[in-house]
Amino acid sequence: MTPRADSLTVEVVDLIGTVVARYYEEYEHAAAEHSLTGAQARVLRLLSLEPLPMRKIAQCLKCEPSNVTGIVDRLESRGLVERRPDPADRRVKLAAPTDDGARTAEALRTSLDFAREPLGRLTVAERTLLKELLQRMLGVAPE
Amino acid sequence: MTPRADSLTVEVVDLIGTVVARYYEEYEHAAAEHSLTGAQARVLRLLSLEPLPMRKIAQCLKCEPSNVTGIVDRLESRGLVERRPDPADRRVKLAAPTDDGARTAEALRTSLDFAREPLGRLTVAERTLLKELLQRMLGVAPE
DNA sequence: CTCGATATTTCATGTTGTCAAGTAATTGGG
DNA sequence: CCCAATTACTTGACAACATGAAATATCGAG
Repeated sequence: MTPRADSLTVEVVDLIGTVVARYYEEYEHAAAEHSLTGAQARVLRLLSLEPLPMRKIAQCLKCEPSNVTGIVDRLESRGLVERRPDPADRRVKLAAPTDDGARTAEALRTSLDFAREPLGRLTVAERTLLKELLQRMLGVAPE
Repeated sequence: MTPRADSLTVEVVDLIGTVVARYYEEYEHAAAEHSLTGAQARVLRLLSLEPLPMRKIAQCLKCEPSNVTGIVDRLESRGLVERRPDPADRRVKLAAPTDDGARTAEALRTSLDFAREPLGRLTVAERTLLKELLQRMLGVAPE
């Protein structure tokens, strides 16, 4: 039986809602500083980890592939991303960051200070505790 | 000196990112079940707590007032919200949920189980701890 | 080779968001 | 009282994001 609407759970949910709102806001702000929208920043970040086919990007973003076409179009027209053929399957186009895109992704990552500022209020022990609690909450294997 | 990119902080940030993604996804899903968009659900929820002038809604959503006009238009055309004059200031329009809107808001609140399910993995003691850590992180007075 | 499935794009459409301009009502200084 | 500045809201133009349906090209199995 999952916890009902007890006041403790409601309070925690509310706090998580606040965290979510603040995270989103700061993410959009950081993206805007590099003249990117949130969606563009998320795709660029994804591709900076590894070039991906369009279809895979859509899966990561949980949206329709046709939507990704437009986002990558805009990133490509700004020279941050390029489409490459997939040698193994000519239907597939791999989106990969250009050098400029990789630099932008790195700058974006660095400027995501939203995380450091609020976490700075916690001691190392507290951060460790928070990490463990979030892992358990998300059902992630601690190791 | 706020913590730098030490691996602990990076891990916690990553976990928070996961929480944010899951929260958003489930919020949109719950809204969609009531044929609402996320933005419409957020406004309806706000108004279910208290009728608000358009300007105030924009402040809560951190967007331009002109944007709120459209969102409230759509909610109004579906009979979930109505605009009332403010007796104290004839420039102001108060947006308030209709009976139908209030019922929808309540149903929406109930179906937001995203919070209960993951929190169910934590004991009461852990939830209390998580609450306190989030409060400290957000700089919220614990009481 | 042919047929069904897959990857991507294009198009139509709707929602969300911004900004600039316009209307209506309030407020405060002279 | 009166006028000017301010405030609240709406409108219109435009861009990004999102979906769904249809078109194109390629793949893979039989």
